[in-house]
Amino acid sequence: MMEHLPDKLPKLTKNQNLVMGVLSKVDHPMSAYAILDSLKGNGLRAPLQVYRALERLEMLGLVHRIECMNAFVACRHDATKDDSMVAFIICNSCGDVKEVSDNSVEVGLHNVTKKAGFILQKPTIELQGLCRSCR
Amino acid sequence: MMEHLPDKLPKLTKNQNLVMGVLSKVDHPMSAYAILDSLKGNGLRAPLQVYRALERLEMLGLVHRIECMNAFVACRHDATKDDSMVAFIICNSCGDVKEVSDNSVEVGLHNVTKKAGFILQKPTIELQGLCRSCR
DNA sequence: TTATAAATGTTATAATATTACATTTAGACT
DNA sequence: AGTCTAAATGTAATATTATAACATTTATAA
Repeated sequence: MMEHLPDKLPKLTKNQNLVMGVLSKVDHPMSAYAILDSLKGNGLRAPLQVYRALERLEMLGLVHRIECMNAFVACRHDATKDDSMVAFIICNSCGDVKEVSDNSVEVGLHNVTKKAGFILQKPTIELQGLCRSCR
Repeated sequence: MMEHLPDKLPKLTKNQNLVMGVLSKVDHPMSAYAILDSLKGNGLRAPLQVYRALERLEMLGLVHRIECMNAFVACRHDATKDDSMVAFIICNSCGDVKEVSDNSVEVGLHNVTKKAGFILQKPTIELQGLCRSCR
């Protein structure tokens, strides 16, 4: 709806697949350098190789960057089918990160941007606090 | 309401005042190092001096960190009177950054966090796109 | 005034991200 | 197949952002 993702995913390249593979296997965000470390055995040597793959994967909606952590996480919903806005709930205690999506948030942001005459391209919504088990 | 700010502001220290002074004079976010540069003439020498002041000013609600820019901006509303949630509208074309606040956003986030049984401590809402003049 | 917490000053270093440039690969089109 | 082009890759160097560790000074309040 607002992030103009491609309708169909193009085939991923070698490095894109490697990076996607790493992020898919874990349920938490990883730094670019942590991804690089875990791919040293696969021939990756330089940060840029990871950053470039991440950039592309983010454009495809397969990966999200968590700004407040300088880290990256695999998208957990089918971006080609459901292009709704995404927020992240980040537990300051256990470090758990969950992707959530709620229509009323979308409505709220629509109000705010409309009021300002603003065209929204990339929303960043990161909610830090205490998750159900930690509070 | 959710960011537990102090009711009354304590007196700022020397470095806190210097940093606050710089951020107050401009209307855009500045990196910690840009702040440092502009305070070299005032005796500041090390990044840490700026980062420490920023950390405190952020706790006091006088400064906000813009995560997607790794930069800091002076708060534009009276944080001791109006503790409502804050979002930032960031123009990708002209670089303009505006602080906005809207009750319906707050409602939306309340819904999302309630649904997840989550206690919100620090929301980060950064909306990148095109401002009225650039679109 | 003395105990204590906060703030400061300084050096070194860690962590994150990008620039620049050469080369290779994949797709689209004769 | 050959040719063109855009995208992706490989590599080294460097820029930018942030923190650790430690010594010292200042402000606050008991």
